Amino acid sequence: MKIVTWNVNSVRVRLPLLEELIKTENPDVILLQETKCMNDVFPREFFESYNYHLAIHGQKTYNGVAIISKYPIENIKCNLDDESVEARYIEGFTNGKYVASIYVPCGNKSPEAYEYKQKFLSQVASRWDSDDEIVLGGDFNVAMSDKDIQTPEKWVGSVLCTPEVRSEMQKVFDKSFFDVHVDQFGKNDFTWWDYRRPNEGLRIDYILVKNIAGKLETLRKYRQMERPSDHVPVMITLT
DNA sequence: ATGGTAGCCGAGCTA
Repeated sequence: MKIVTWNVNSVRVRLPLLEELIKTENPDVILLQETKCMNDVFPREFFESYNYHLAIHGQKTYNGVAIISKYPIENIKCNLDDESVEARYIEGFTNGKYVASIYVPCGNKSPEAYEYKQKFLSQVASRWDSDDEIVLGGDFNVAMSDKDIQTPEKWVGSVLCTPEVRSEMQKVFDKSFFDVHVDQFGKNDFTWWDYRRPNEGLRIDYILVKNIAGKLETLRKYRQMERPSDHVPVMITLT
């Protein structure tokens, strides 16, 4: 079973690259972030033509998350609390596993946004106490270690790597979620570049697993293609 | 020290 997470920065613009991903990797599950469209204009037919089921949670212009699966998706839940106005979280049960597509707020636009980021991360941590097989994929907007930053000296004080957000993210790991990447690479393998800073990669996209093992890959070629996202897909092949 | 790009949508916000 292959599961991909990808912040596509507009699902409609990224359809050619998604088609390449589906044709070459044929993933069982695709977790999308920043789909940037309402549900009624989501390119549902495109995915259905490849025999996928969909669970989508859209928003106009910003955010938006989705679960795309070869298997039926049950127990679909959107948002981590009833007050959420931003579409940043969707979970479901598919092929015997719980999966979630998560887009953690960046938190750099205001002090309130930064507070919200920390609250959001703490809600992710407290969501999962069960002993089920769980895969959390998404853009967590946190670089846990300076090894996850190509030029750490240029990112000192950034909301992507403060002690506070690293501490909140650690609370997710403390719920028995395992960062497969650290074990298998342990060195630079970045997932996001600001379009304006192409030589300053960070690893802020994660696949976190609980009671599951697998082999992880960062699909770097999707950054070299026409009209790339600012993130590359991250894929796990379960073992 | 600043601004640099991309996507939303059709100016300015978010990242």
